[in-house]
Amino acid sequence: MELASRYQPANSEDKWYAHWMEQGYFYSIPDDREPFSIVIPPPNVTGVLHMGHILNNTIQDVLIRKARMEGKNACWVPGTDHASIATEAKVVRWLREEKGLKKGDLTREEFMQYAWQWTDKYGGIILNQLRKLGASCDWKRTAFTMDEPRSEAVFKVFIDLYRKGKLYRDYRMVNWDPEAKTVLSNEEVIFQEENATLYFVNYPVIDLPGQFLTIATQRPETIMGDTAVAVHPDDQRYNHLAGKKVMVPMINREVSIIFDEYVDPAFGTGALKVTPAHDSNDYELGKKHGLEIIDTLNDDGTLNAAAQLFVGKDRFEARKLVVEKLKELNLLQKTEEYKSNIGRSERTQAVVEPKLSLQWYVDMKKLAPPALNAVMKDDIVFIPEKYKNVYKHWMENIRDWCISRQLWWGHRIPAWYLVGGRYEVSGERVEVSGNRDKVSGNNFQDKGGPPFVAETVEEALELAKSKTGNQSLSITDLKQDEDVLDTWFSSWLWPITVFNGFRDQKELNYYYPTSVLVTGWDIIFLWVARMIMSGYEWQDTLPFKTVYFTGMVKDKLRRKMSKSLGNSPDCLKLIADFGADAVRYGILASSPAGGDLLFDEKLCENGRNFCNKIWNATRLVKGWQTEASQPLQPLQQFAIHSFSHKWNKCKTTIHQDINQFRLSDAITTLYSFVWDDFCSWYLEMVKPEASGPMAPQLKEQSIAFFEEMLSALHPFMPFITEELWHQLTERKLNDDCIKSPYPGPVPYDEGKIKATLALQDIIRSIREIRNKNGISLKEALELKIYESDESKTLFYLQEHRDFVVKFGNLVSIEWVTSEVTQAASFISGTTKYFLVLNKKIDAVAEKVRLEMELAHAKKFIQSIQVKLENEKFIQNAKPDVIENEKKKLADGLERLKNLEESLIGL
RNA sequence: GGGUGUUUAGCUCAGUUGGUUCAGAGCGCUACUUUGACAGAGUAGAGGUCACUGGUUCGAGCCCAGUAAUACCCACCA
Repeated sequence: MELASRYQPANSEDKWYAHWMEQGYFYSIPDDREPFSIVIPPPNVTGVLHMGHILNNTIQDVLIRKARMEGKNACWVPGTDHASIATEAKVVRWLREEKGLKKGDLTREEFMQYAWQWTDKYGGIILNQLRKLGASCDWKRTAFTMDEPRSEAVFKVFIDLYRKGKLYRDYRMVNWDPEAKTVLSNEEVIFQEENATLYFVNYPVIDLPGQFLTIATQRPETIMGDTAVAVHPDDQRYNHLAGKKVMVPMINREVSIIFDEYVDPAFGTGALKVTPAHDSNDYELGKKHGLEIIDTLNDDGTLNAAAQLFVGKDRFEARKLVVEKLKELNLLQKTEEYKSNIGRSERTQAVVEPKLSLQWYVDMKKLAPPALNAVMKDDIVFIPEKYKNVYKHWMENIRDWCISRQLWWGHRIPAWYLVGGRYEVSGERVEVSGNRDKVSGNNFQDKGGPPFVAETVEEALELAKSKTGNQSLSITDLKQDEDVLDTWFSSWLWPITVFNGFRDQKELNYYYPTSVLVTGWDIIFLWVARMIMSGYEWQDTLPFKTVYFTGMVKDKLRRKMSKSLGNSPDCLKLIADFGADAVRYGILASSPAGGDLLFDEKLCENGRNFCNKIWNATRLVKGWQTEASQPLQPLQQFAIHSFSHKWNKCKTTIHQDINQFRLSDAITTLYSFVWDDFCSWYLEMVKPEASGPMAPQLKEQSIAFFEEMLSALHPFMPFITEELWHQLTERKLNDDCIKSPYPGPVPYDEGKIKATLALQDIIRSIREIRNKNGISLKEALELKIYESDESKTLFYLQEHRDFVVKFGNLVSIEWVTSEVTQAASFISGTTKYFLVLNKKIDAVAEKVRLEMELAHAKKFIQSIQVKLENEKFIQNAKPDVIENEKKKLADGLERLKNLEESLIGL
């Protein structure tokens, strides 16, 4: 059947993906082969495909397909992440917009039902999109961080850590997201410089009428929570105020002036208002000086009754009102614009509020040492290496991980507390009111009592009975922790839980540690570091041998891809327009590990053009007629011979590249090899004139080359290679490119490759002369080779005169022993050639050209002579380097002589 | 404040252990080609003081020090 002249990806993609699935090529179970396993960085269950996914999943697919073709037991586990905050936010919005429901009106159980409903309906879209990209995941293993086996592991791990004393509960200053109404870990807060205003506010000094202490603050709305004003002890300006008090504006609370070295006299006025409830530094100051803590904010960022003023107003609204009020009272001295680092929630973008709260923490210092060690001594290899430093710094300064979140969507913390009343626990009397974050004065009223950590409420009850000694307790006396766990508290177990670790070891023993992790460097702390720690904590070994950090995909103006900028391409449209292979090519061709990569659709276009090129090469080869009587011509023989050396070299190169994770090098090498060496040289050499018949063995050999190239390309461009694999020749069932053996490194003769390149250089020169003189390829020319030295006759060139005649389109080649006049000349290697044209040569232009070349040659020779005359060079350089310099000199002199003769001849 | 990168052609980037004619690739650009697999193509060409300064070395795009630009990460400064 005649093939269209353009490749249509749409005709191949779904067809072959379905075929591969049907054949079960993606599925993996433990056997006696060497395993090669990868776990996917689980995308958010709510996610849709973006360029970052395309990048890291293409890389994973390349690695997994290559391993599969190499006969390893390749297993790529897909799955999704429940993304606690992000998903809950989406569900809340959906409930509000679609169902007219507010979260606050629902019970926890009702909310969870809706959330699961939503997840079932909209979740996992991304997994189908990955199929469009060609991702060869083992779909039977699809995992979800909140499914039953994964959840079970989360609870076991929580309990285990608690029992080992690596988990605790504490009151601390936390990062509070007032929009999601939950605490965040440090890693979930993004600090960015923003424009801010510094307000200079006068605090009247008590007993000194008319005198003020002026403080600078960025957050006037917290003034009502002030419980002191601080200055530096050495600050001369304020010495006289020792022992005095000031009045907090508007609410007229008397507070002390405290002296502390923490204050920077150079900033603002050198006086600082102290609000222990709403700033972590102030909190520390407060602890040190025994200050009262007045929390003036609600969980949603509105002011509460303790603020006295503007109760119920949002903090930013309140800021404006406070400023107005201060102006009214004439206490606002001035304002200044300045830049400040503002922390925002990674998920909701809300400005994070420091808040005092009781939360669960993992004691990271106990988990870090083996994980740090593993990376520093390269048990786990980071690519690129520079992230080792980043990792080291973070691990050495690691802070405890806040893992509780005030959300419903997630794993509910398996801890129970006694409900209201008085108890005696382990000999200590506790009072439980159930209002755990309530603070008053500088004492925390209660911590909700001690937790009973267990897998079930029944077990928790037993624990409670034994610790209180009260056998009459019942389940109704216990209340489960309201909070859920940080999403990363389930994803950090991913390499273990996807193989059902914590349940049985069978699969884990086979697939774990996984071979490689491919992920963005932005989650090195959030995810990578924690997975390494969990690996050592529960498996006593590393979770993966190599981490390949991809860069961040940016647009061609170096801007981050974001929804608000609208600069993120529609990935599915991209695939529809160019084909999955082209998109894969596009993203790979420009993405060395680690560095950011600028994405330009143009690259996909290149990929598509490449697909078309291969497609048309197939059309050519497929259409060849054979006839047993046709002999294999010498030129064709030469083509096969020289091409196979080049191809062997190429195979060796890409093998090394891929093993070193230099995927963009590998695909680029293949691209130019297939395009230039195969299509432009090999096919041009062997293709018969006027579509006449050829020797059958030539076609067979050409198809064999082609097949190997398709195999080599397959991991990068799976669809078109599979399609062409079947187009090229009739195949038996199960003879698919996806399972063909991957070409490996092969010995080759570099000398033969160089000899071919030398021939090609002659052709290039001939073509250049044709081009410059406007002589078309149709016009056949005479070539004369100037050879004064008989002994240096180019046997090689004689042997391959067919090649030169064909590509140079010559009528004859002749060896001469003297200059040829009235001909264009060129030098290739050290030999001079004359091309006889039926046309006058522009002698002036030719002279200029020769003189330039001559000058260049002289300079070149001189630099080598200097080198060779340098005794130290002769003493120190390696013999082969010296030898080579000598050859360069000889070649240079030869060329110089040729040039000089040409100039005389003019 | 601490740390880590980057700087090579108009653009995006390779350049691995200092030594091969090492100054490269792709895109873009220029000229020519409506050639029979492919105009989504072919052939050829032009383009760079390798950021700067100094050092090590027989020899530096590559190693060292400093400078300058730039990007990012970490950190509790109102």
